[in-house]
Amino acid sequence: MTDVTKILDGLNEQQREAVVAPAGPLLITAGAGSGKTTVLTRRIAWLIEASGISPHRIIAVTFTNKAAREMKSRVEGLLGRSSAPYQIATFHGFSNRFLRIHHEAAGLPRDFTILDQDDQKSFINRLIKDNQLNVRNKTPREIQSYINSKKEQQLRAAQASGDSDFRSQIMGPIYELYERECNIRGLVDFAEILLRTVEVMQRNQLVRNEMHERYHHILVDEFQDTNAIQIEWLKLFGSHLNYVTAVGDEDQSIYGWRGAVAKNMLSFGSIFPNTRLVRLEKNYRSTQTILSAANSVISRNRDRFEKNLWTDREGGDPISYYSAYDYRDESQFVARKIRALYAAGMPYSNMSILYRTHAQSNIFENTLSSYKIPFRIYGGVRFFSRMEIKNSLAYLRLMVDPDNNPAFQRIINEPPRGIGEITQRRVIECAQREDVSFMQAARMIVQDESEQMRIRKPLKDFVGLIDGMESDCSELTLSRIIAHVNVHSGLRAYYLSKDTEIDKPRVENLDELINAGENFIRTNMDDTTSNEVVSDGREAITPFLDSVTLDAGDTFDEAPDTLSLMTLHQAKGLEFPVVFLVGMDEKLLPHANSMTFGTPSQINSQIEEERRLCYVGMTRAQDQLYLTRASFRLSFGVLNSYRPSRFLNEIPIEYLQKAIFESDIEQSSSDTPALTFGSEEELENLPGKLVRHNKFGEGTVIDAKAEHSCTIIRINFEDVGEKQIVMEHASLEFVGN
DNA sequence: AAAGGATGAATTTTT
DNA sequence: TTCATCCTTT
Repeated sequence: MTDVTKILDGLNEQQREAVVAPAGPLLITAGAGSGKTTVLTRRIAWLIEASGISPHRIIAVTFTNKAAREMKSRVEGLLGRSSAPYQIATFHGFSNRFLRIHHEAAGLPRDFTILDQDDQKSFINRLIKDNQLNVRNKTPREIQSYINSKKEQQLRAAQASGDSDFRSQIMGPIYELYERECNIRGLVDFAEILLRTVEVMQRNQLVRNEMHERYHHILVDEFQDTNAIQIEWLKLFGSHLNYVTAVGDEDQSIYGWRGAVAKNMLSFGSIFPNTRLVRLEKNYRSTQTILSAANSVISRNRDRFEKNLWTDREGGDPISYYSAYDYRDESQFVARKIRALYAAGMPYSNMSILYRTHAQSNIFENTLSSYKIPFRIYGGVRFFSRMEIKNSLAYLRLMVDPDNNPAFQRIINEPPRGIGEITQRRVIECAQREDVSFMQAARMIVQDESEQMRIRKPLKDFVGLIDGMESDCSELTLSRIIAHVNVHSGLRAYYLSKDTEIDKPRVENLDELINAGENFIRTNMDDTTSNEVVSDGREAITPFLDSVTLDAGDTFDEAPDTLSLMTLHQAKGLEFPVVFLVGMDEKLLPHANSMTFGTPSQINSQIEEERRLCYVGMTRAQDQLYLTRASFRLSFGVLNSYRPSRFLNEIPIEYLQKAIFESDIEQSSSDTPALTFGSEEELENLPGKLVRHNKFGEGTVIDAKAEHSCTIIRINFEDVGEKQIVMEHASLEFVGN
């Protein structure tokens, strides 16, 4: 045994109490920056090293893969890499492994396919089209979220369609069909992974006993984000001994829209009797100024525990506030500040730009590149959700699971091989008639002499292609298989031949996928499972596809010194010396959707969630926090006006300082379009003029004024009435006086 | 059957 | 604005 006291080094009293608490239910409320991951990882180390718990009796569950990776590497830092067999995984990752092992008990084929969000949506779309369902005005998206939310409440289609609410009237039958089709095809969506796991644990005593014997200690990160099914999951895996540790902060609960129940923090004690409660209230991250401002904002929420988060980092720089004229102005302010900070010695990697929605990243992308600032956007269109990658993966899928219909449909004519709509219809009809998979139907049509050659020939080639790839790959490693598939599927040549700006990176991405495959093998070499995985690459395909759908995977391309851009949701758990929280406007933060749908009390709790989002953003900052907003923003190509976020008013004025540009020299060199109406003379001439706008039609100018480098013009349109427009951004045509 | 143009719709957050 | 789908032409 190593020196156990090392595990407690540098911890404060509460942290220590949490780490060494005896086995039994333990709830840790951990304010922002209070060292929650430290406590969790040290507790794992403590259980193993001091309490002598066998590592393989421990499960730690997180929500994101990022958090799981982080925790894993920190535990390894404490214990060394050798003592591997503790499980640190996401709810979904762990449950997926569980289902693969117990697929028979779960009633699933061994090679069941995980549908990610996109797959699920297009599958629903297909069902609607193929069966000509009447969906009224429901979008696939609504149907999708209906199904998922029912599953998260452990409601199967049969139970849900008994519900009398009007949503179930319309969508219940679709849920039923969806459920049936998924079962036939061995398709499992994200919600299903958890629901299926819970059902197996509830019904199968053998499996339950096995799990209870195997796993004793469960630790849960971000407990405030648990939803109903995850609580059930926790009960099933943890309540035999009640050795459950949960860490959370209800002020950082930002997944209510996904069914998270922050109140689970309150009910923990009633689920697991005799819970010990430890509060971590010392913040190690931010200055007093930042912390006080954030506390002041979050204290407006009614639905929370009062808490006393403190720091010994007294004082600190005031929070800078910049109210920009428009979105360009805002992005330029941020870019300049970043450039100035960098020039003063602050590495880019110490700074980040946080925003509410992905859509906001665009402007910053453009401005930052024109300022030559290296940056990296988290999320956005993720690598594995790119079309070409999904296509290549579909070939892989078809090799191990030829009956996979979504994969079949995805690539049947990708690249184009003369199998158009008509041929595909024949396949689908045949599959439905004979009750077989699309691939089997294709084989039948190939054999069918009464069928037209025009239809049989291309199908024959396709079937031969897949069969050929399967046998070609028997001796190859995973990455070689991917390379082989990219070439022989014709995808690579196809994108290469198109030779357009959009398709050029697709070839690179396909090649990058080979590396991703190699990477996957390497990082999973150390894992318990993987020796046989390396020798036959085909065995690695399913685990690889799983990891690809379950893990968004933005781990690669670690550039040395880059600025980070991400949404507030993605920022949770991270910290940066300098944070730019942009888009501090009503309709953005709080987001418009949070205030427009639902009953007044729903709206209130939605706004509270937005406030928590704001709180999360502010508390990411260690030393400096910048808040920016803009009066005019472009959406849909139309300029809308915005008012300052209400959350700004909730920050005591003494913590704020108005920020200004260091220099405005470059302002004039920016690429303003041809129309520039800066001079007073021109402004005076504008009123009364007739103009035509490409969206609003014709109208008369009421007045015009110059502000910053732009011109605001008020126009009375014949069709839509009065509008304010920034002349430089709109395409206005002058048609007379 | 495929490609290219026209028309219409949509933007919150994620495992 | 951009993306997807539909409809036309080849």
